[in-house]
Amino acid sequence: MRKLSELEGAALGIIARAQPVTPYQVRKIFAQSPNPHWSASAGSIYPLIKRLEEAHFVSAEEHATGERFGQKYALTKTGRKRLRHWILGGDHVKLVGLPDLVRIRVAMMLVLSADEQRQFLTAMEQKLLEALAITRADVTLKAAEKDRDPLSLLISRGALLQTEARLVWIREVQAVMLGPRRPD
Amino acid sequence: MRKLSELEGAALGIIARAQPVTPYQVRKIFAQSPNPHWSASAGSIYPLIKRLEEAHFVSAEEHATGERFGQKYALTKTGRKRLRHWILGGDHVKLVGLPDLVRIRVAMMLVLSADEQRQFLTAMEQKLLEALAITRADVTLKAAEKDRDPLSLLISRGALLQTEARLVWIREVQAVMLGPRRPD
DNA sequence: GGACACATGTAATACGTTACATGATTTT
DNA sequence: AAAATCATGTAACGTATTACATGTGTCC
Repeated sequence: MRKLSELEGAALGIIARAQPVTPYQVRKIFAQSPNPHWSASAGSIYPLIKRLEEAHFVSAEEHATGERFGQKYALTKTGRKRLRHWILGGDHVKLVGLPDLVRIRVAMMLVLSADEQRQFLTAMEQKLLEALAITRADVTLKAAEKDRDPLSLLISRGALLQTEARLVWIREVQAVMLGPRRPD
Repeated sequence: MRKLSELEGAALGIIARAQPVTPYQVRKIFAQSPNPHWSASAGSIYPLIKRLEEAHFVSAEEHATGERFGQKYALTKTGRKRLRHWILGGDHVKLVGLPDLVRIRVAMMLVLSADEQRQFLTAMEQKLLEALAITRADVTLKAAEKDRDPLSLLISRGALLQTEARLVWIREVQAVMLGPRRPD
């Protein structure tokens, strides 16, 4: 296998933490993550895990629940090695540059009418507020069990700090673009 | 054309601002953007613009410089409409959730040895500092011409706020994961 | 006039998405 | 028993990436 894609690396990391897992569980973990940016559909996960298995990064183990049979996958040693290499060996310049779908739309906001601009910015502020609430809840949840899992708390904290920054920013945009003073 | 991809929308936005432009110029603008997250290679841009043209979102105009002939593209009315719709009509939940390639790697940091963890976090902090410097320079640059183009300044400000937040966070991670006090 | 960047593509490849299909388990 | 959800896939499709190919303008 040439090079792990972002989704493959993420999946491998999930398997590493939750092993042994079924593909379906991996899918669930993707879906349940706060702010999911992958669809993590069946069409992506099952072939992906099959690829990982063919590359001997994960190994399957039969598991049966009643009549159903399925595979539970666990990380192999080479898989672990490969995961370490994936984390450390990425192009660091690409890692720090992140695509903000909101920002890119704000950047081309001038094609919108004044009303549309206001509408868009308000909607974005609203969604960021919702995301903020979700992330805050997640942080307090993770904080409760931080002794067992300090890293999960940190990850949630990261999402929180970013969402806060984006909210501050979108309001800055509102202030400048919609006029500094706007009495309703 | 079914639905604009993220790259297509971005390209259309660039064309909207800089029209009339050649595909090569679009490519340059992508590449020169601070923190580029798309390769914006020839293999993506040329077919992309051809698609946009076939969908009548952009129209070509012959332009000649010496012996060379090429196309300069400009937004059509339907293209402008489509761009507006693309900005406003995206799935707002997906827009606010952004994939942070650093955070996802930090999340699976436990497969690393203590030394590797330190190495990785230090490298990330370093790269974020570099990104911060670049973004700061960009902000001051855009601030100088903010009267002509207030939006560009805001976009740079957005990148700055995010980078700052990520830097604060990575240091939080360092403090927790590498021990609260670490005398060298 | 040779080297190098400019400018425009094409080909092979791979990956993720949506949509579809199917059987098992649980719920009502 | 019907309906809904769980769980595991497959097929078609589109799009971005890397690598390659080719000719033009400019620099020394």
